Amino acid sequence: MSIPMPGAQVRGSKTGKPIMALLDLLGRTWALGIVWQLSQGNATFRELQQRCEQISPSLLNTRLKELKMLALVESTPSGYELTASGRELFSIVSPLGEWSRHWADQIKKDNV
Amino acid sequence: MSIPMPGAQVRGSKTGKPIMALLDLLGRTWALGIVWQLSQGNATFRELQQRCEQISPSLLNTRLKELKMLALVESTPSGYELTASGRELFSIVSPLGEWSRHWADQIKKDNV
DNA sequence: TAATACCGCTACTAATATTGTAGCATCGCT
DNA sequence: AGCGATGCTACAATATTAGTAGCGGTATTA
Repeated sequence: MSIPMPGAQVRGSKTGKPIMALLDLLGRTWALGIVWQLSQGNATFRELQQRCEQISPSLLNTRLKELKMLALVESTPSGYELTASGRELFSIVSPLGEWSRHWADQIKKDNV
Repeated sequence: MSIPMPGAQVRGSKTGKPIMALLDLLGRTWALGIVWQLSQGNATFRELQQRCEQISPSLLNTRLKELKMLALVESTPSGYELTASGRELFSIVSPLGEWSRHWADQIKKDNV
């Protein structure tokens, strides 16, 4: 799958708008999950694999390549870590953690 | 694909944590895109298809079913619209629009 | 120096998801 | 009755993800 570079055509959008590239990227399995896990601390490849509940190494590596290319993650001698941009992205989406719990309660109520 | 109900096992996670269900949902093609488009105003099925740049009707329908089941979207006589929860979700992710433009600039600079 | 134990990562197949096209059933209008 | 639009389904082709095995490298220990 090609990397959703802002400015280029991406899956589902020909406009080249950055938001569409971002939505394409985040709409790939485990992309946000990886960012989420790395926000909890740097990790080596195998550590990250475990935190992501045994994601397959082929997919993990594919996603890491994309995230590195898009400057959200970088690999250092001590493992993978979020870049400044990656941390910004996380800070935007992090409220989802708490919101998702309210949302879950709401759905439970609805189904009673 | 089964619907990522909070509390149940979802793709990539057995813990049942709401955030994992949410990340599974948002990690499906077009899920966030549909929410994004509906935030710009209600739309009928075919209007929505057009706004999403010709997403296939089968996928659109699949996603809409999931989003309805998870109480983020509802269908009304005048078309599809976000629920209160759907609007909350959008309000959390909406800063991504502006952030993605800065991010795109950053990537451009890096590649010079 | 050889055995052991990790590491990052690749290769490959099977399973699953998405795309793309055609078209059905239903509705309101003339 | 005939037309055009709608929501949506069916199905085959294609693309993505999951799952498993294991290679080549480095550090550690015996």
